[in-house]
Amino acid sequence: MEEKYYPQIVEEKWQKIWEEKKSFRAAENSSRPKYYVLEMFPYPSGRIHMGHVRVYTIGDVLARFKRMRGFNVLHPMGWDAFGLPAENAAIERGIHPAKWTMENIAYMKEQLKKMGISYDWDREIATCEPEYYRWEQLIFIRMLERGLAYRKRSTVNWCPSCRTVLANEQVENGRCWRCESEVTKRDIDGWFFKITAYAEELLAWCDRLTGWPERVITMQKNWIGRSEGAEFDLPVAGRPELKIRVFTTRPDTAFGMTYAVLAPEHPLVDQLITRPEERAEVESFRAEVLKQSDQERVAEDRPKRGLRLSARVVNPFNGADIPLFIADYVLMTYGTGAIMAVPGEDQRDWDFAKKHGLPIIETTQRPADWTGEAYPGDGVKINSGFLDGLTVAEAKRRATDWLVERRLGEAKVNYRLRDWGISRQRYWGAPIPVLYCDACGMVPEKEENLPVVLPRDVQISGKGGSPLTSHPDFVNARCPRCGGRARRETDTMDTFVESSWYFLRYCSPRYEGGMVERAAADYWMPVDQYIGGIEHAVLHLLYARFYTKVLRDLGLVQIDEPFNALLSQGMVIKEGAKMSKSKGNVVSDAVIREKYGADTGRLFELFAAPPEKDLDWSDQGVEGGFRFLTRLWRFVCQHRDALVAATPASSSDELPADLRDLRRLTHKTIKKVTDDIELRFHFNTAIAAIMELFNAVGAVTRDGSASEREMSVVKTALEAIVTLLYPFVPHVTSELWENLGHKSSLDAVPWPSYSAEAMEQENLLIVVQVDGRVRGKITVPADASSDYIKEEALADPRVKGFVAGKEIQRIVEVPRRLVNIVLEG
RNA sequence: GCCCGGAUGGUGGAAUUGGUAGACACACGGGACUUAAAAUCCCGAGGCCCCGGAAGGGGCCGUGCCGGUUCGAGUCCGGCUCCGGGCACCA
Repeated sequence: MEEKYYPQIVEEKWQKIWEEKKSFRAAENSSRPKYYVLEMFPYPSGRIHMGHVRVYTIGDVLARFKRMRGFNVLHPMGWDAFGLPAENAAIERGIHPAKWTMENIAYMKEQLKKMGISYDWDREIATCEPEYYRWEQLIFIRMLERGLAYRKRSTVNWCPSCRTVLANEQVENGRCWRCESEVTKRDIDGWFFKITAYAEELLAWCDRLTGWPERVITMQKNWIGRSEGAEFDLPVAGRPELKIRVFTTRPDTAFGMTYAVLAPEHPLVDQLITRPEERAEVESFRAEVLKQSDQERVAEDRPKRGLRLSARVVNPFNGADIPLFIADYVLMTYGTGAIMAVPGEDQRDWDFAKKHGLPIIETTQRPADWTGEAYPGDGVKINSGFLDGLTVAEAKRRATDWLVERRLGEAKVNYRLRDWGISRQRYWGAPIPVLYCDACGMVPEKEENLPVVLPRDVQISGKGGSPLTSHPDFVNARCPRCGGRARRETDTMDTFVESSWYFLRYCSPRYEGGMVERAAADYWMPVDQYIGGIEHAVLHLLYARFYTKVLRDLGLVQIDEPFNALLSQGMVIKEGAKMSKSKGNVVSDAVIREKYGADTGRLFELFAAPPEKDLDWSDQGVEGGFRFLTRLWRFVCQHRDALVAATPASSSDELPADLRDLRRLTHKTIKKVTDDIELRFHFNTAIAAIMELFNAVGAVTRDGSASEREMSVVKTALEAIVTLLYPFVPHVTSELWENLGHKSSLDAVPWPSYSAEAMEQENLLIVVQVDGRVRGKITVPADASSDYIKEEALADPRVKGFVAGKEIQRIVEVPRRLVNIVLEG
């Protein structure tokens, strides 16, 4: 054993051993319980840096820990390989997206191996392979058959920079989630997945995902945005054939309706125009509203603009004839695109009514101290006909019943969630397997013709539009139904479709009979622990949940939800900003490995903060981690012969106090580290506890002349340290373990257990408080009686000083911890 | 505006169920080793104040702010401030 710790030599050695032995291969035939741990797979964008490494390290700790705990662990890795950056690279550097992607994958795979992440590489997948996306195409066809995939013309979010459609989920503050360009609107034909059909189930299951962070659940719930209310018709005055359907969450306020509003783009607007000059007014107003981006339309404190139409409507509740407007604050994309306006109880309506001089009727009794304008709260109904005197909740029910009885409307639930637009006008994605036949119209590709392979020989110019449209061999095809001329769909699928099921493919990555081999999926799924960044709280996680439910309904899997537990890890921060290539503050993994080794890099990231918190990069912190590993190395090196020769201590009998203490601390540390990893993912405190134990070992052996008896206790402690550290720093611990004379490698060693006997305290330290302030500490035998402890506490000289001359009111005792002497007054 | 987090030494963080606040580390200071430096090892340390020649001993304050509950509050309750994140004309 080298005197000096050369991490690079050690790491290379063990990585080679793991690879040759295929130490991390997972198989379904095991008597052990399964554990599926998964980190969100990366987009192969180039190279990983220390900011990326964190999530893989966290997953690796769990994978290695669970293996030692006797689980059959599945810990796979793959590549989210389709996507825009590959195309952009192609445009910028003239390299084919496939080549660029594959080279990045090869490089990043090497990086992950060098960080010692224990993946079963036999299960590696890349989503750009036809063997992968063919199943996605098959499912697309199944979804098409069930109406879960459909085509429609719609106003979509368009990123002018990426030149493609974006799903609602991919628009952040009016900007593209990937390139941050301002998103505009466009009318376009495209493919949608009917995620709204699962809105209710997705929402209901939120409360059953107990292993998920609260904030992610909240974000998903908000995104689904369920609201309960009623829908009903407002007849147009004097036009019995025309009715305007409105949605409201407050049917109880209907008597306060003093006008109604349509979204400017509402299809009924044209029919409501009666005067010739009105058409021009409407068109100019509409044009003005629609030319604004959503960003502008939702700008803060924006005045609500509207145009009064000549048509009027009737409030069915009281027969009132009220004015009708089109206004920008009513959106076509929510509810029915039309509202009843109740300025008394809705602030937006209040603002609009004030501006247009419309009457305001209060229908809810305001609290005496109410100083606001519109009152949205609870109270007794007033000015509301048959609803008067009811509470808001009662009045909602009564008003809805009233509508239903007269066949004017119904109870209705609305969602903010929109269907998922999956069409992308890009090349580097999975082709959508449909054709357009001159005779038959839209026809899905025959299943036996799948996959529809993305052609490689394309010209990527960057001039806009998908290069597929100018690839005749791809576009021109035969109709699968009639054999006539047909044109292939040139849109590709959103890459979030691939990431919606990759975790299933890992269960049977080479299976050729379908998307997943049923038995394998039944065995491994759901993922027991999923780990990834908070940025996917809505997008990927919602899509994956939806897709899993679709696959369940198609009979492919049995599970309802894909991820049992979710850990949202924090970002790696350097110089006040997220570590990223674009910010120019990345720390290279290669530099860290050269200088300190992969183990040190891992140790630092695990020790500096708990996983869910942001982590501040600190070069000195890394240095500290390296020092710790070096100290450990040197210790084993110096005491190696004595340690190998020693017999581990099996009992505390006949040990002097300091060795009993060390043995006790050893077992307590095992317990703490086990609990910290298993129950809380608090790797930082687990590592801190191990450091404490090592410091205690150092204290026992400080004088350098350890006796045989000392060595046996030290050996137990040290072997515990090495074993407990293995999930965090697997290379150096494997090497130390071998040097401690063990034949079997550490990754096959069971996790250490702790014994109650060893943890038993013979003495207890009891804190003595007087009136809640610490005034003394006493050491008593563990089995000391309550009376004895109180007696001792009162005998403490310092305590005596505080108690002297005062009357003791009572003494509070917390067993094994403290006594509090409460004085009078 | 609404919803969810968070605020603890010079720094990252610890305190798991209301029971010794500051574990573990970083940075810092002192010492040992060295011709010297690096490395290593040892020691110290929340702030203010008091007693003592010194070693040491003691008091008060202290977990963003104000108040409350409790024998006892970083932890629970009420009211704020600031920071971070999410959603936002959603009817």
